[in-house]
Amino acid sequence: MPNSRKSPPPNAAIETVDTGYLESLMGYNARRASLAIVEMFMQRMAPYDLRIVDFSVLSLIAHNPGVTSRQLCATLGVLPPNLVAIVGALEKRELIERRLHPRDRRAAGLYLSEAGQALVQQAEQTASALEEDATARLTATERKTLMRLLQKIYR
Amino acid sequence: MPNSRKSPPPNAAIETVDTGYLESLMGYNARRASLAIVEMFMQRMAPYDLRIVDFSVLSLIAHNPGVTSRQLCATLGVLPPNLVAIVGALEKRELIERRLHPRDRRAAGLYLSEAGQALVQQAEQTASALEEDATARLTATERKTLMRLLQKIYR
DNA sequence: TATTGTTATACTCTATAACTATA
DNA sequence: TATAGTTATAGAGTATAACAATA
Repeated sequence: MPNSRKSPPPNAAIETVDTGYLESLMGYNARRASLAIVEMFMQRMAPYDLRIVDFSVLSLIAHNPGVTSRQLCATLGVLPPNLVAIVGALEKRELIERRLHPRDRRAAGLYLSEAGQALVQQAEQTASALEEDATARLTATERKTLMRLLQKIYR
Repeated sequence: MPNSRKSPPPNAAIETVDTGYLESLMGYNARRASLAIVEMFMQRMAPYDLRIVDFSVLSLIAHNPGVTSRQLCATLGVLPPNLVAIVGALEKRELIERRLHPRDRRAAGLYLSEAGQALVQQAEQTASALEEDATARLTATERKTLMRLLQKIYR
């Protein structure tokens, strides 16, 4: 703690801000790393006019055709009232469509349109390419280790 | 991809949502881990009536007495208009005080009051205790490794 | 009685433009 | 001319309450 150790006189100016303590906290580092990747992600998805939540919804529908809104909410941690506009906008763009649910007439099964499938294929390819760029300073082994340790945190 | 491999018939129901693809993305894992820790952090700081940004500001002032608002903005990635209310509220709670800056009469040096110092000491102790709980499933070595790899991502 | 999807709404967070006092 | 701090304001993200249709 360079700045506090010296016990500076009153009204002294700080030249460079000491962030040592915050950097010792896992939460600070996880948040900074997450924000860095999220920022890259948003930039690369902008050409497709997709936010992260839009990408997540489309990708989940691609891998789970017939999934319901409620299931998407539970999976992504989005509250039902907030998913309405998200799904609605994707439907208006004709990237997804609602079909009758086989067992529950309250719910709708969500499916990708052909345009939606084409877009998801491109977007997932972009996301996978981003993986390598975001972890460019990591070796392949380090990348695997980081994934494993992150999952140990939240699972 | 269990659900899509089987090429389900139209209008089939999804029992469990396959999140395998999203979980293969570093951004998804970093965000999930970050949110998990942030959630714990918010809960433990609630008794002190501190949000994460409040804790960060107080801790930075503690370790950098005389730091300016502008320096806090640059360090934390908060835009100047948004820091005004944050600093203003901490000042109103008499946790911090502004003093004349020695070299720039536009700026103010920020300092902790005695109450602020007492609160930061408690809050940092809580934060450090949280570190161990948040990474309870990691060994000491894994924790160090995770910190190092996260910093490699954003630095 | 509980759940799915929805509307309306409020609150927080983040972002931009423009101003003042000083450098 | 540029910078520190500020005000006002707009937009995005996130939250709760309440409702209709169906389970």
